[in-house]
Amino acid sequence: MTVSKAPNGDPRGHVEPPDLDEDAGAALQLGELSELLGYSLKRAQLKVFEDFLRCMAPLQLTPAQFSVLLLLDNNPGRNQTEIANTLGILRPNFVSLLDALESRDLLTRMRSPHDRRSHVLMLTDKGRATLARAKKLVATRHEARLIELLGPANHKALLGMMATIARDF
Amino acid sequence: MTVSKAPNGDPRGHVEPPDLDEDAGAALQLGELSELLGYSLKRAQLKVFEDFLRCMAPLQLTPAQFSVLLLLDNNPGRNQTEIANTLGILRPNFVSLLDALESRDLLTRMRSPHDRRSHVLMLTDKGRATLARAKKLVATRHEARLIELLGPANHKALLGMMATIARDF
DNA sequence: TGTAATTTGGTATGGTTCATAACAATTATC
DNA sequence: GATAATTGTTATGAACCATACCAAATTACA
Repeated sequence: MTVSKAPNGDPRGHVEPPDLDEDAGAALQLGELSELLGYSLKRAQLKVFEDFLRCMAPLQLTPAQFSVLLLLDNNPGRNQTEIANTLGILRPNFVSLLDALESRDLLTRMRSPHDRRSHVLMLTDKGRATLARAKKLVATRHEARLIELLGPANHKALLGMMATIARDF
Repeated sequence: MTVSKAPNGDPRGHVEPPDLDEDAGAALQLGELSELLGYSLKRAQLKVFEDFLRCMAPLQLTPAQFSVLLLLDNNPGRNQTEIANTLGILRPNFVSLLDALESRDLLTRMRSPHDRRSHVLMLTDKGRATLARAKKLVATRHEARLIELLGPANHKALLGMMATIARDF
């Protein structure tokens, strides 16, 4: 049971707005919000993705697209379900993502001879070239700035903690 | 210029799928993806929000709704624009968010007597009571588990780094 | 003072992401 | 060989995000 700030009863009738705007232009108090990890986490994540998109603008790759290319390069010959699953993407939503990359000739879907239901995914030469350029952009412009901001040790510790949360929480 | 893995030319004709599925059921290699902060950040953030929703299920509050209640409690008498701005929510999208909370009688919009364009936002008694319960749930079930997982020192360091990225990156 | 510019809450709208159900083709199970 | 499960896919709707625009109110300023 919480008690109203109103000094006297005032049982659900006319209520006065508080404080005749004494602190009109003051910055708001985040309060406990700054101790809420989820909140800071989300805001930080948005900033990081924003910067990623900026750095990747010349190649026009979103974080999700980049992650697909990278994962394919490290795991050639996998099918859509396997790639989508390890990225946490639902199969139906993965289709249009692949369509976009395939229409740009960055990868190909190929029917597997062993299981004619599944599509084996492979990077094209153009896909590999684009991925190489993308990796350089990420390393030199994006990740480098993060490391500079946090310091190498903190950056590494941060990576570890994120992995821990993603895996064990 | 990247060179195809194919040993001989094969100038864009029929291409063989690789490896007759030798590593069929093996776990995929994340590769450089695990060094990409944005990737781990996003996956961790999703996990954290997921758990937040679970813990908050009895009160039916989303992270965004909780942040609004908390911010209002710490900054009574502010208008919609101010609250929305500090939360990074666009004014148009803030309207329906407030509608939902107001229809549950957790807060009220009140025309300001000083500027009759703006709505002064205030928690209702029910809003304050709900917020108090919500804070307890977050602290005891949600945040406590995170602290346990990471350790108090790491948890604190993590909060600091997230704030740094959100502010300075 | 009166008119233009700005601000506030709101509507409408479209884009992107995310989640579920269903389906045909193919493969696995028994 | 009938049934069940899997793969890629379509369709669809919810949730979230962004932009343009509007009326009412306030502010700026000529």
